Amino acid sequence: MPTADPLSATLAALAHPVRRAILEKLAKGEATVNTLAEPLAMSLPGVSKHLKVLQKAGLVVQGRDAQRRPCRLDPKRLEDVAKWAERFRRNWEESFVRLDEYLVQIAKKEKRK
Amino acid sequence: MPTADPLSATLAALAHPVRRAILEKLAKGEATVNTLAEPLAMSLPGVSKHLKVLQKAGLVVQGRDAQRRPCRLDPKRLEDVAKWAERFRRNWEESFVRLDEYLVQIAKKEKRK
DNA sequence: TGGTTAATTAACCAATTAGCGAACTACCCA
DNA sequence: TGGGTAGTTCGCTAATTGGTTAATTAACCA
Repeated sequence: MPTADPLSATLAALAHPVRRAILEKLAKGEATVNTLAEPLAMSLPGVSKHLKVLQKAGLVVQGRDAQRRPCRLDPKRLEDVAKWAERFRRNWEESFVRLDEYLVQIAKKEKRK
Repeated sequence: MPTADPLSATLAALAHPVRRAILEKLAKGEATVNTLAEPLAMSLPGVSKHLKVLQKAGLVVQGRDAQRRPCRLDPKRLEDVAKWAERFRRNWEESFVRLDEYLVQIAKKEKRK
């Protein structure tokens, strides 16, 4: 994470299957760190680290309940990703429209000859 | 990229501002490596490396035209990302619906008392 | 053939990531 | 007070990333 801009941090956080698995589980509701770690074939400190990455990216917030640190999802950054992808797709399609128009023009010119 | 599953590779590739800048430029049409490098405040080999990452992720394909290697976008993997995000959002919203229903039930029970 | 252009590969470096076990902190309970 | 539970932090590794410059490949042109 060179510049640590939020979108890059979010995408980097999403680019790991374990972290996506954590998010998918959290999509079904709050969970403690142990609960999240259970199905994950990984040490607890490992999960803790992944959670920290997710928190820094703003994808997860962690509360307090005695010894427990219940985690839950924060959807804002995910929406940012969706928005970026959507904007991107739109730009890309626009450029295809332009290419289309261009090709149609060329075809017309050729026809006139 | 530990497991190198396609979605992880795609997200990792997107998680760098320079690579996203390259993609945005390619969304406007084909471009050579030099053209892509020009506005980027980076050495040519650096850009070449980023392009390799994008190719391995399947986001970019590179052709041949004499010495030039014209790059263009391949949208399939981006669609995969959009699909994942969409599915995720849907799951997440569903779980909120369930929570809602649950809370409504609780409220009804309380009322009956 | 020799020079120029376009791009990649090689070799290197500093920083980061992902994982581990061991140690530590914080809280509850008896 | 002491023991158990829930998590985090602390070194420590090995591998990867992101960048550089120098060298190399590949194609065109005169």
